[in-house]
Amino acid sequence: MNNEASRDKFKSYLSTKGLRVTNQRLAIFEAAFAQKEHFTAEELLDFARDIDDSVSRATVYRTLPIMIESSLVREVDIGKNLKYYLPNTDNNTQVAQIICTDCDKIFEINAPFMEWYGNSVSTKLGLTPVSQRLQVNAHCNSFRQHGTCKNRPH
Amino acid sequence: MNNEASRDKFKSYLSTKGLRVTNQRLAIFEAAFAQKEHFTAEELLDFARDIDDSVSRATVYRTLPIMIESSLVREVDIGKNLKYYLPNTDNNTQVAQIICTDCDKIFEINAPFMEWYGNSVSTKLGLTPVSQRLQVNAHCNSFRQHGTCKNRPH
DNA sequence: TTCGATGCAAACTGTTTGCACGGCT
DNA sequence: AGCCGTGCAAACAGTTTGCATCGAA
Repeated sequence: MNNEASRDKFKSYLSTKGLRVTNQRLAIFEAAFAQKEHFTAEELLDFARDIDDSVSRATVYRTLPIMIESSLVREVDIGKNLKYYLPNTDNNTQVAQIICTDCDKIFEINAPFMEWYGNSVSTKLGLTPVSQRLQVNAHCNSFRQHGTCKNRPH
Repeated sequence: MNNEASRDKFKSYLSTKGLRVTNQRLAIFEAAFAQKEHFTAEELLDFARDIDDSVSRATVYRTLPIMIESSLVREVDIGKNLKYYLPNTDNNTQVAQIICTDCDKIFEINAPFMEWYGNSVSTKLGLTPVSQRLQVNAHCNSFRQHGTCKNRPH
């Protein structure tokens, strides 16, 4: 799904929910979808303000749940009291995150094999799986060998 | 490993690190190991104060990392801006968490095959896995059928 | 015109820290 | 005696919220 399709999806999601299509919401959307890497709420505020400097922090925090609810953005919690976000270009929910503990970079890779696992484990407990995530904390090999991480800090 | 063995391990860990065995630290340890379910830092403070009412919030927060570092307690982050803790009676680090989104209860189950996932996924990226967690968000069947969750809220 | 959306700043939650006092070793 | 550990309260970070105003439909 490209950006224009995503933008349309966002607008129609807003309309369907009786929410208004405002410049601020659009600026936040554009800012999010211009990102190639994970970003924080605060970073999103900065990016959005580059597009429309009237965007406030509150609106960013009020818009993020809308974009998450509409599956346009995914939320990634790596256990750091700080949430990361990522535009959800494909609609994939079976994703594993590998976090480099040296540079904090988050890699994502498809993990379709995860699905059967979640199902088998949940049904044992009388639960219906909704989503699942595999998170791996790992050391960067280049860091251990050369004392530096080839990936820039987040 | 039973509680006495764990207590010994805690005491010797403190000694080895040149840390002091104080009443407050012991009270916090006892409080943690009396729990059968996951608990929060705030709950641990209450429990510890029942044992020694001189325990302060600061000491709880300063003791938790020690217990985690010594593998006596595991930290569980379910993406709720709130961390849960659990006495680590067996020494198992390959655990999957299944979180009921209706009642917030956390189930844990062994997932020994997780290790393979983490390895296969990390090596593709030139990383060496350190730790990993699999988290499944699921709906409680009884909630969906009867409008109530048989498990009490956390 | 109407009522949802916004910006601002204050409130809030969980956690961390500076400081002077207290108590292990 | 020395110095680590402690309680207290203030600080802190990220996020949420109340309120008066703004603006999309």
